[in-house]
Amino acid sequence: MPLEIPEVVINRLPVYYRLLSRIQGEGRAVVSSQELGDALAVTPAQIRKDLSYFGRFGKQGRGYSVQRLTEELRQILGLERRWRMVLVGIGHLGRAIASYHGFEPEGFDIIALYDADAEVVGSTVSGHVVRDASRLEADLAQEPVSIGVVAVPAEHAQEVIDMLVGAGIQAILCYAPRAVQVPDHVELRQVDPVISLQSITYHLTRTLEAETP
Amino acid sequence: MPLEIPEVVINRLPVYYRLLSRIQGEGRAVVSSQELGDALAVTPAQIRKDLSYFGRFGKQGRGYSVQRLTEELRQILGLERRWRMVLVGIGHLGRAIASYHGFEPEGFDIIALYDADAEVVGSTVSGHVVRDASRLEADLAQEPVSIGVVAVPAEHAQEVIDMLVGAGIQAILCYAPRAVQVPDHVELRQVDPVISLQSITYHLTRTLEAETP
DNA sequence: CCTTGTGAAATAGTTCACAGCA
DNA sequence: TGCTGTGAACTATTTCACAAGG
Repeated sequence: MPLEIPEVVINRLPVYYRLLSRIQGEGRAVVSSQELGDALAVTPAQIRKDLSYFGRFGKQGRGYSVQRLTEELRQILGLERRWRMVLVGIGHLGRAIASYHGFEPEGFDIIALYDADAEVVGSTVSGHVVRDASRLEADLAQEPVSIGVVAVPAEHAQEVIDMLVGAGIQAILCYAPRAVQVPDHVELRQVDPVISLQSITYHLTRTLEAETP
Repeated sequence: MPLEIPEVVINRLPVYYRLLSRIQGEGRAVVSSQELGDALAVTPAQIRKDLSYFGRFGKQGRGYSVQRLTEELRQILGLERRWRMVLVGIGHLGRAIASYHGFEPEGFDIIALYDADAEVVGSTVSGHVVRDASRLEADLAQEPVSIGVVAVPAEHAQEVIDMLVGAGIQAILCYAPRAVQVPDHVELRQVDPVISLQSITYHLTRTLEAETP
């Protein structure tokens, strides 16, 4: 396995994994890169090349064992264990995240909720008593957590992230709609539907223009 | 302006726009590509090159007028008008989306909610009476809407998308955690925090291994 | 015959480095 | 002097195309 695997490849692996999980649920035993590519609108060559960074999982003339490939991807992505997360910011968005049922079946557990607002601290949300954000550093020293989920307003996102980083967090999933900075050793992903919409409208604007000359 | 602007460039423009809006709110008049790059962790050359696809907005020796560049990006991205969206799927996730306050200030209006569940249809959510999903095609024929937001369970996402596409929708923002297919002329963006987490864990797994040899 | 795995070729995207202008 | 805009150089990523295996 080469040491430097392109980031763009790594970002596609979860997509493959998702699809394979579904195919496995449908009871299929074998799948070809062609079929995977058709379902994902990517070329079969890309899928084969991506997988080849990690090993030789297919059988010539047959394709890939769905079970085998799903397991390999679980292994590669580190999904054989559960991951603990803390959620900071228990407003509208934070509550929605806390009650989202998509994390747990995939191995991601929100183990504690934090907020800075005294009105919210102490209340119970999705079965957790909301803790004071000032306790973050002490709590994480006590029992480390890998991933911080940030759902505070944009204007507080950077300070909360600095706090999480100071407390030793290794990765951050940030829902706040703004650019934030983290040190190199911290993984950052942003979830921002408005950014997605704004690249959509770029295209829609031009489609509209083309139709109305 | 060249005809073929790389998709990757277009996807960065909303990020620049976000940052510039903030800088403008702070009252700054001028900003350099160096400063923008520092705030976004990209090279100044990349920002200059990206912008150069669309025009020459800067002043040598000075930088960019924040006001001018913000306006140019609004124009380029099609953000000078408001965009109408319909939301399909009024479960937990759909309700959170319906009540999310981040769309409206950026010019995105959810104008109608749809669900297939008779229990939900007719109820009022975030000020809208939920309509029956079977009315989608007729409603969109009556008053066209550009963007469909899909928040139904994974197993229904493809059929809902097919329905929206059949009704003439031009773009889809899909929150359902699965791969879906749309025709070439429809813009698709997926919002999927679990996919983001699964590329995070790839890296965390390796960081952990490196620390524990 | 079918489909993988993979070097090599082709494309795409990023960064450099500097002329040119305020 | 300081910073943009941009060809050219470089680097990354994708696709091709085919040998090899079942």
